[in-house]
Amino acid sequence: MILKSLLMPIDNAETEREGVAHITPNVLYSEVDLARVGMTEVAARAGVSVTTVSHVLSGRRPVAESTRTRVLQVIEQLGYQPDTLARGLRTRRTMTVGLLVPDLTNPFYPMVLRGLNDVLVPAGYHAIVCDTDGTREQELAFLREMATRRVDGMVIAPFQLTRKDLLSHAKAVPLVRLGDGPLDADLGDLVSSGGEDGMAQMVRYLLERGSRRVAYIGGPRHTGPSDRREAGFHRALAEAGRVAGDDLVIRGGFTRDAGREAAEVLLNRADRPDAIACANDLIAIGVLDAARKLDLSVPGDLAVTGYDDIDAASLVTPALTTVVNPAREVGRACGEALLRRLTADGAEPYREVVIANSIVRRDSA
Amino acid sequence: MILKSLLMPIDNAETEREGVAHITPNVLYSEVDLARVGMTEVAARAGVSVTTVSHVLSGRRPVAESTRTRVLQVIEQLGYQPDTLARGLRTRRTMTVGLLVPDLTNPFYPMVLRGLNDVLVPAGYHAIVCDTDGTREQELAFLREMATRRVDGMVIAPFQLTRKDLLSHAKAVPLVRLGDGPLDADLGDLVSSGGEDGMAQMVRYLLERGSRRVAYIGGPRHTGPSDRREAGFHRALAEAGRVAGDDLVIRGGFTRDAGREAAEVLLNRADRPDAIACANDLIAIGVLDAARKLDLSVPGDLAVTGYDDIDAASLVTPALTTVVNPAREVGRACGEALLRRLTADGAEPYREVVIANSIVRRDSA
DNA sequence: ATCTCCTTGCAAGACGTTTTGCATCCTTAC
DNA sequence: GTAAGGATGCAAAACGTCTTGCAAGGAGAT
Repeated sequence: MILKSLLMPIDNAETEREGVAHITPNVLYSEVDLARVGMTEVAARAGVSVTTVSHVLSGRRPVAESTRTRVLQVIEQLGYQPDTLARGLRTRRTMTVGLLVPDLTNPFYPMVLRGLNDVLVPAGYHAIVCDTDGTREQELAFLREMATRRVDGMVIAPFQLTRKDLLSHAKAVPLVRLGDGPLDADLGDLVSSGGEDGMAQMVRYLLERGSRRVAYIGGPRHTGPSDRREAGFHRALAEAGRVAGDDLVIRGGFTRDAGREAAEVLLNRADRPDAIACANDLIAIGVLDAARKLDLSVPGDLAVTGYDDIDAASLVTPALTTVVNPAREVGRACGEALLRRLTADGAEPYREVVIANSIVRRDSA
Repeated sequence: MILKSLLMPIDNAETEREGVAHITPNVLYSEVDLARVGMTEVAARAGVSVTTVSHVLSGRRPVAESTRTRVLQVIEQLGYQPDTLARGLRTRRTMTVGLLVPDLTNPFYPMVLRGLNDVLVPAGYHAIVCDTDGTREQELAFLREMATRRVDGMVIAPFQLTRKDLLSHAKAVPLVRLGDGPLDADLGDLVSSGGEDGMAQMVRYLLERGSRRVAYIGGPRHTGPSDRREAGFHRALAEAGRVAGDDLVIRGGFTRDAGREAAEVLLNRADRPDAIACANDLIAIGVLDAARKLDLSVPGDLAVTGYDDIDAASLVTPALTTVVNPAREVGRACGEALLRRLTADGAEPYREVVIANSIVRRDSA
């Protein structure tokens, strides 16, 4: 269902009503009209130079109290608002950051944006958010666009991007990578919720619970959090003295549909698994779809687990046992990491932030 | 569950690992280093003036083919990218729009953003998105911030904003209002999915189905789509020769929790309703929570309907009968309306775009 | 061959800020 | 009474682009 509107042709049934061409304005155009008055105007009215106005605003040099209040008064009266553009041109700071995510439709990412805004907005920064559909072309296009816009920094959840793609950008502006990507100091800080550990923990839980054949459905190799979550799966198995054959690992997409398809393959085999650990909740929901279709009881015949704990995880039947990926907190950590570099004087050391995750046991396992 | 991380104090359990302070770069610093070369540099290398370079780029004046290719070659070689800031300062266009939404956590809005990007990004525009939590302070702060950033236009889903708040902004930049707000030509175009009709249709369906006492749970008055959806409720009832007493209408918030609380009030009364139409899906899911708690069967004892058809609507049990609010299509319409004004020469007529909606019948009614 | 007009290119002035070097005036200390 | 220094304020130069007025050259028309 997630991808419904992506795949279906959207019919353009619209009604349009045209109204009056020009409405006579029923407010007086006053001097307080927005955004058309500059510092020169303020300076003139206050009887000072633009320099002084600037200093009143920035506080970089002392201004006599009397002139100060006079200037502020004029500013208030005129509704003057400094032009961020012009300021940015001069100061080389746009107070804007870019956020690159693969799929805003995955509820995890809007929550990350919230967290990011929690810390960035109070500091005066705002985010341009770009949805890349997880395609390399769009990821690259977005990176280029952000460069021409001279953003002060970026938070990215890269899917297809290679180390080489990112390197030049990482040199130009502070970069924070979101998710369980590879550790790489050249590519900026990393904020994750410890996907390898989280998945390992989940698989350990499945084994303790008595599952004998545990399968794994992940995303494509080298995309986003894929590799590290899969590593966690293998690690937990290895610790228990087992090995998952290739037939028990399927890599598709991070969507509900992909999950259903992968599950159908696994479950139609003679020696079907009795547990499936999924790389995210959407996939797990797809697995639930498949199980229902095949009349398998969950968790009786098959245990299913997800990852992220999006809202939907608690809404499906049976409710999903999953790994809590505290999206908002992750977003905040990204904001803090970025802010640290943006406000730092010198070079900051590379840092990796791991947000603690935990398992939430519900009905599916 | 939606509001979980909003309400709960988030514990800051983080692990941090510090790495090497400075990693020796393992790429050569080449001239293709990003974003540090300007038009002057390009002009010098190509042996022409900056004017010519600018003309090559903008095409506003013809440039000899030979110089043209030479300039382009140098641009390519240097990896030159025009500075959007400087350009914007001169041209008065930032190629940036603002998107104001009350709650990005409501899956409806991320989808709108997608639709918006569908049409805006190809045209070179990017969106700054701001989540206001539905509070007036944040809405106003955001409006002011966008003004200082000199965005070229805004798409807003206002909750608490009054006509007066918006007026000055509407005069400064093209505004598109999203949702079922009041018709008001001074406040910019309006894109809605016909909330009044949609709700009326739904209530009509409930009546045909045999419901005798239909109640309504909405959001607070004069916020977002509240009023028009509620109007639809009353209209459908009136058409059927009935009237809903005040005791059958409750106005709370647009959240799951608010829905549950309102439903508990309604359902604990002696003459409880046999159907509840809700102003959005989140509220309806809350009603389902309450019904379960009171051991009422849905739709046997109580029919429940939502509005928006967010993903979760089809995931809950029983699956929600709801009004499809085609978010992405709405987003696109917003983008188109905005683009129309942004690219128009003169004044465009006021327009209202109504996206067709429809009912999707599932299990809850 | 002369005149006109089109093509092509350049120089310089915006756009609205911040920043820096100087000038002035008033204290304060001697 | 004078020198030193702090407190204030101003003018002008940036930041990187687009735009406008003007000039030089070449082609076509008479």
